[in-house]
Amino acid sequence: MPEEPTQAHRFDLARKARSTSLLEDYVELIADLAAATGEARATDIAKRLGVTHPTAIKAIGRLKAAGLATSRPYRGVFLTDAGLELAKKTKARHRLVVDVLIAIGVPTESAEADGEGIEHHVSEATLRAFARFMRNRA
Amino acid sequence: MPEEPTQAHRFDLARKARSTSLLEDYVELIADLAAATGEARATDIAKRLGVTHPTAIKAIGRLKAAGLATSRPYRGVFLTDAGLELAKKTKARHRLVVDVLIAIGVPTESAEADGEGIEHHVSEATLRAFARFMRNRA
DNA sequence: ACCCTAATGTAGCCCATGCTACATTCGATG
DNA sequence: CATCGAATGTAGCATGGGCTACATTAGGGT
Ligand SMILES: [Mn+2]
Ligand SMILES: [Mn+2]
Ligand SMILES: [Mn+2]
Ligand SMILES: [Mn+2]
Repeated sequence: MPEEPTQAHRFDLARKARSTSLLEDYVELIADLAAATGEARATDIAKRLGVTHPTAIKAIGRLKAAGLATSRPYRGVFLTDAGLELAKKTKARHRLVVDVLIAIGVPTESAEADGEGIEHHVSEATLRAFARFMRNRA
Repeated sequence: MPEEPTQAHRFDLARKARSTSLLEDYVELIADLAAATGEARATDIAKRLGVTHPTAIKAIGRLKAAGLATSRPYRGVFLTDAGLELAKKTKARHRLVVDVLIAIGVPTESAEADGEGIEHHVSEATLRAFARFMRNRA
């Protein structure tokens, strides 16, 4: 499958990105909580995301199925190596996306809010261009 | 409900944007097909989106339920005034988003591909900043 | 030690968004 | 004008991602 620049192909990429965006947000958040408070509890994850705890627990189940996290009954959630890797990438991308938006002139809160969704649709190539843009500006 | 800049609120906005992105893509595409070929047929919509026709037909049903389109058995799909309005807004936003990406230095095909997902997360405030950015550049 | 509260887990529901398989209808062409 | 292929529609299934309601467990304070 070489890259086929058809509209259908682009929509397909957008659909894939949409389906992974939740997992990305979860691992990023879990890494943040682990770094800040030492552990990531389901309730805190749910609170931060603004969802109920069963929703968070179900999503954590999907994380585990995807090999991104582990957890045992009544204990916190822990990222696997793959999960940590993804969290690191996702966090760096998040930062760069928000920084670019702000550099362009987007109000801070809009940049933070929109960036939360935009980040998941930023490909490697686009990310490289963003980095270049930030480097080459006055 | 004034805007509350909590992380939960931002995630909520991102979830809402994700849930409307499909409808936006459909109305935009239907408007394109109507303009280009005079009518928007379910099969052509499905082909362009890269989904099967039952998927497209079901989505068209949701468009109708949302008051964005009309259709009668074995005839094409037509946008309502609300649908046309949304299509216009969406198309303009799509263009501006891709243009900004390209202006920043993102390769054309990446801008087109990523823009297909990014556009749905660009708020009014961010869009205004994008317009300003394009206006004020060398 | 006990008990109460908060955290966790489970069950069961809903809707969106995808699919395959099959049924129906339209319309172009012989 | 009969037929056949393409378009349309329907049925039924799966998964993701949200919810409420209820059950269970862990652990800190008395
Ligand atoms: Mn996000
Ligand atoms: Mn993020
Ligand atoms: Mn799109
Ligand atoms: Mn678009």
